[in-house]
Amino acid sequence: MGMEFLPDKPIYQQLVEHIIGDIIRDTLVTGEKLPSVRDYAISVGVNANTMQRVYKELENLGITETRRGQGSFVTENQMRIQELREEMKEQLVQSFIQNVEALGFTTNEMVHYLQRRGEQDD
Amino acid sequence: MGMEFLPDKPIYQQLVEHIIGDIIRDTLVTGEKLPSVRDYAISVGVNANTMQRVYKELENLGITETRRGQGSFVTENQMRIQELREEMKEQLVQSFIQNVEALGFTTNEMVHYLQRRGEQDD
DNA sequence: TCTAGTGTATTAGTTATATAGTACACTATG
DNA sequence: CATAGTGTACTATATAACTAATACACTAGA
Repeated sequence: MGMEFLPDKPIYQQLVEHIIGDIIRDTLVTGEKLPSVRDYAISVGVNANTMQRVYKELENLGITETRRGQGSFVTENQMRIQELREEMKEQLVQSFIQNVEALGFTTNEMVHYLQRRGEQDD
Repeated sequence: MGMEFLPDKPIYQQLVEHIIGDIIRDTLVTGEKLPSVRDYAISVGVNANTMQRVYKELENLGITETRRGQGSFVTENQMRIQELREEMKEQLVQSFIQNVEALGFTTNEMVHYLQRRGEQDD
């Protein structure tokens, strides 16, 4: 019960990303029912409205479908999931490159650094 | 006159990063005097207080030195600049990896993607 | 038809960011 | 010593982002 959040990003956004991560990792699968807004809110330790916003975002992204009175479910549309996966990847890389350039680094330098880090972890 | 800012990050922070970038790129060199708070604020199109905050951050980071009544100058301490460069790099990579993992990607996948992007740009 | 479980809407409060205006303090220079 | 140029401090305001609390609406099933 409870989850750690970084102070530099909205909680709801971190939750959205975490759930998308679960879908990408297949921890949450197609058609699966998500916990109710209130249950999930409690288990994570946030306000129910915050969680509601998370579910709304997920629905706007087209990766969940909500049936009033029933709950939210991961979409059956596998294509949309793959699409979103690529969108998120592109967006992540783009904002990374933006930061890299603002700070005067080159993408090449960062790639090398990332590779060295990767070797250590695996 | 005027500068573009992204909506997802505080203006003062973007300015700090931009100036650090100028130092890393050697667009701003050791010992060089920065414009006055007021002048710089006008040229960029922000309020003077916002720019003051930027200068304060830079001084806290130890890469500028402020002499009251004279102005702010890039530190003569080359070592500190190199140090900061590595700090920023590490921090950038760390937060990137955090996002990558939250979204269910692997560092390896992202490195490959970054490399393909790099080839296109150069 | 009642009730428990679900999503939804509305309103309010807190905090961070940015802006604005004004006054003060230090330094160099004529 | 007067003045212009510089950084600094303080108070106030506006706005947006985020979180919180509460009330409402729909669905399924006993």
